[in-house]
Amino acid sequence: MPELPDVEGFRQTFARRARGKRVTGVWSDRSELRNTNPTRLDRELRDRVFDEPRRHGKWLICPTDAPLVLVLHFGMTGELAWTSARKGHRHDRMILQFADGNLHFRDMRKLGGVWLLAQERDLEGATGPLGPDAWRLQHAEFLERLGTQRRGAKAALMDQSFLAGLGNLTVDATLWRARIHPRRDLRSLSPRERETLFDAMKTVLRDSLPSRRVPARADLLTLSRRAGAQCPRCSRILQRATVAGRTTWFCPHCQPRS
DNA sequence: GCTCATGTTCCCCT
DNA sequence: CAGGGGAACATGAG
Repeated sequence: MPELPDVEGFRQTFARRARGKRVTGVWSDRSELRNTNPTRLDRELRDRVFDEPRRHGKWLICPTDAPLVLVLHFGMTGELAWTSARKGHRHDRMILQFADGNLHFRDMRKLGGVWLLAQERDLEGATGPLGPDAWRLQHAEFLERLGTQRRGAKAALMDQSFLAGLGNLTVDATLWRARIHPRRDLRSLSPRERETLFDAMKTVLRDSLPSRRVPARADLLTLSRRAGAQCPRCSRILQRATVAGRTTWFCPHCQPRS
């Protein structure tokens, strides 16, 4: 699930359920604790009050009333759930306990992670280098960053240090909307195609954000990732390929290689 | 049984 | 050095 729109949903959940509240305890197993352990996580977070959480790309950053910052990444199957029962779900990796309920960090495949930072300045050490957030990115900066790229369109858009937040589904939907082949070298894009690419990315994100998930129900292409699926625009059979290491669906007619 | 899955990282090759 | 391919991580769904 988690790409930018999903994590934005998790941010809203965290803000609604945890912001301004005091932690009464923390349960965790150690499977996804990257720089701490269950004992320390509970000791350090207990009695802290969460501040306003923020999102950068697929990262959720949760400051507290101390310099301490909780950082969450959801991998491919992570999610947040609010319950009144303290009893854990089988995929719970961490439970933040409050007086009025519990916020569960779940992650079936354990590809996500939990970091506890002593202070904000340690953030990049956890996230690694991140480009600007894809949703907040301004048009001018997008064009500026594109200008320096000399690699395939999909590889660049998937690179979190180039733009933060886009994932496999979002990138396929974006390139389909923009009618750009996933292997097109970015250097070959015309000024008009660059404009179209920016608009397509914003449209895909805007359509997905209200439903807080990818794929958005309104998004036709992301619903068609299976053999024999047709292009929603021209009805030709979509093609499957591996691009930048990921399964990629595109329309060979609408998205020509050159 | 087999293949594939929304992410990231690391190693190897060009 | 930059970029791409492939494997690995762990677990479930079809």
